Amino acid sequence: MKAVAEPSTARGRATRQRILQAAEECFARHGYAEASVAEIVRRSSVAQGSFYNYFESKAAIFAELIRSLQRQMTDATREGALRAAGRSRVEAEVEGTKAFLEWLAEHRDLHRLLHLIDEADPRLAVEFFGGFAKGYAEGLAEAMQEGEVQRIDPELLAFALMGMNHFVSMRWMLWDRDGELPPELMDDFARIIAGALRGAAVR
Amino acid sequence: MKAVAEPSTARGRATRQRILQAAEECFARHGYAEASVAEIVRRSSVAQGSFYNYFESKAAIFAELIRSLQRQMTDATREGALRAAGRSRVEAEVEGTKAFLEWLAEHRDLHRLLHLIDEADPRLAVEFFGGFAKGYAEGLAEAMQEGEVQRIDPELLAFALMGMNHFVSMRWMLWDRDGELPPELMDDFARIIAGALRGAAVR
Amino acid sequence: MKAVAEPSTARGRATRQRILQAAEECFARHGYAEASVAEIVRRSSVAQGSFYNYFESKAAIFAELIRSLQRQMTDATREGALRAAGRSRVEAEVEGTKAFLEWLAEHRDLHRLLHLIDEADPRLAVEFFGGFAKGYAEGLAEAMQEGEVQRIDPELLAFALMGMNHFVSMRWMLWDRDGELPPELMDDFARIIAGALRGAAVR
Amino acid sequence: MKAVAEPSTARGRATRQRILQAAEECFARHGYAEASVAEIVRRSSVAQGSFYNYFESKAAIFAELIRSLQRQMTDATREGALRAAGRSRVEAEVEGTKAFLEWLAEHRDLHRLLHLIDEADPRLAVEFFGGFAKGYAEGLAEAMQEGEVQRIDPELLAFALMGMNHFVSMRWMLWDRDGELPPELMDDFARIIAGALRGAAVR
DNA sequence: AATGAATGAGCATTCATTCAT
DNA sequence: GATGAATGAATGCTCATTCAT
Repeated sequence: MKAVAEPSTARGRATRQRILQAAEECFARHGYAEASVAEIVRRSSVAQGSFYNYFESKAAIFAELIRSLQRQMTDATREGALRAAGRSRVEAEVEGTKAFLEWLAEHRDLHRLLHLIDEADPRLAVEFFGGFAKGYAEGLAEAMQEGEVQRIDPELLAFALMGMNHFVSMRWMLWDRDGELPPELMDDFARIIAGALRGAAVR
Repeated sequence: MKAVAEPSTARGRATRQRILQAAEECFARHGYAEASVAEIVRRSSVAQGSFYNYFESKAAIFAELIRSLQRQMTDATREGALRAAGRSRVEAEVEGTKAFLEWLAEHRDLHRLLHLIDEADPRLAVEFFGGFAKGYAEGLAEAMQEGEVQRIDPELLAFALMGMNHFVSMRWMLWDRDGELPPELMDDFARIIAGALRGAAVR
Repeated sequence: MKAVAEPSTARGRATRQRILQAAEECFARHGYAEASVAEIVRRSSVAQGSFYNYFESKAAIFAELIRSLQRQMTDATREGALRAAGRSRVEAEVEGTKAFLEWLAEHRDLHRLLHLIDEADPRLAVEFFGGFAKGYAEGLAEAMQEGEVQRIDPELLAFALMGMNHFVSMRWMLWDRDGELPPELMDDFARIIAGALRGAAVR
Repeated sequence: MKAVAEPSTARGRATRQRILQAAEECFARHGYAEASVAEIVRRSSVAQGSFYNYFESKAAIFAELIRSLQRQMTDATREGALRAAGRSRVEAEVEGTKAFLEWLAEHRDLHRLLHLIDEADPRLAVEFFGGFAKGYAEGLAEAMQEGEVQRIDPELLAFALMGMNHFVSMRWMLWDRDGELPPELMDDFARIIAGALRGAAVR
């Protein structure tokens, strides 16, 4: 009943992109529930019906946006980690985080989207954060083998690190206007991350 | 923009409580947007109009729920920290976290509410997490003075720790059915927290 | 989620009636698909939302209309048959049909509704015609016992008679303006019915 | 209001047929309102726009289907009646009905279409049933002249017989899965028809 | 002959909130 | 204090049809 085929002409692809772009902006501005398909189509100068030629539903376009976000985030983080090639795993991890935060700073709309996932659909949150954590945990497990990171449950560590990132970026990059993590804080943050990776006895 | 007077009779207070209770359940079950005043009203066996005798709006009752949540969370954490009286600040911090997670496990509805704040109203998130972090950071600042915790920006550390808690509890206490953090993970988590508190050089 | 409670005040009952009345007119005028809830509420001078305080959906109000129609049709037919009390079953059957057609003539809107059932929902058609036929067939079965009606499958006979009524009333009461079956035709129709009831050998 | 030219090439004719075939299936499956041009087009592997190269509108293709249905039904009935050549008019009538029902059983999709006419457009119903009745009534009028059928209004008799067919086939051929009228019922039905044709006094 | 992108009016339904009693 | 009827703006979505190639 739905169909929604891939656009086969250049014009179609362009329209699809326009809608996608407009949706990103609308969601970022208003949140998921408050954003309306009506506004998305207005911003993309497309008829209401055209939206549904390309996307099954409001939820579907949001999910697509999120999946693309996931890809980009993963790539940015990975590339960042490569900057520390040859150095320690901890350094690589910290570089990855830095790169990730830099990427976020340059993609404020996408950053906001990140905080709407749960609102849009809790299952999407599971897919997104769960999926991201999986890749993250694998890397950490390797590092544990090599003895550079404390030997604990890798998934736990992954979620802990993700939570830190999430809250720190929320506080300094979303709540604050300029959208960047102050450089001096970045150093402090690096020490926190390093501490969490190495671990410490509780006494 | 109606009066919404404090209830003056016992009956009034009881009604108010019933509504509050029903609202907590509804929000927990359906999320903020999906929860409807109509269902809250049905669950509390009260007429549609009565709701607005006690609360200004759906947003208002949610905010009230959240403020009470904040109080309870703070108390639970503080009490937990007291269990480590006489021991180190790090130990106190870990005990506080444990107590907090135990409290969460016993109040699943409230735990869910915690994840709806952003959905309901981003400004409420600022108030809630920002407020919580403030108290948290003060305690950490003291600990830094005493040299038990690495000397970095206390608010940053507060947010990092809050984020860890948030994500770890989300993963193991919300996504998983039983709603408890497996005990063996708790020990690992304690090492992560301790590491973050003490900090480590990046190399 | 739906609720739709019985109205408890006189005002509520009145409103419900107004909507029901307006719906009958709208469906009669435009058919099921073409009739819009918007017009129904306009005609009943009620807000769009109020409709859904009383009826679950467009389909639901139509079904309710039909069920009431079924009751009224059955009653009218039965009362007609009683006019022939003391006379033969065949005469009673014919009188019932006459009464039924008279009733139809006086309730043109309901007559039109009768022809929308299938359009609205095929399952409703099964419920309606099937239900009606059941009662009909029971009466015929009795008459067969008494030897006044040919001994064949009663349900078959019921459907055949219903079909005759349906098409004859469609042709002369719906398609023609005045909405009445010309009296001279009624006599002919009576002979057809009598013939069908008594049956005849095929040669 | 487009041109809709007759297809001039073999390819064009083939496309037109494919669409017609797909439409029949769609209407049969979903009814008139629920069937969508989009699905018809999908089923016939044709572009959305091509549909309108061959048919003016959804209503137009349905009407065309119905007109062809009328032709086929008339032919089937007529051929059936010829099987009783030499026998009585009543026998011919019964044979015609049998043949008609057999034809219906073999064309279930078309049978369903028959019940959608009113849904699609009441005026089409007048054209279809009215037209069919006309031819039917002519035959009956002849039979009345010959004294084999009771002398009453031929059109009335035609509609009565059509109604019987309609409801009987609906009950046993549409509502029931297998789509055939049980043979034992056919004999009963023949007696009903014969009775209606011969007529009986009402007493 | 065929394509598929684009259109936009139209629809049923939801829901927080207000009002009159 | 409590009721429940009434409101109406807003929303996501459908679908027959047209247009430009």
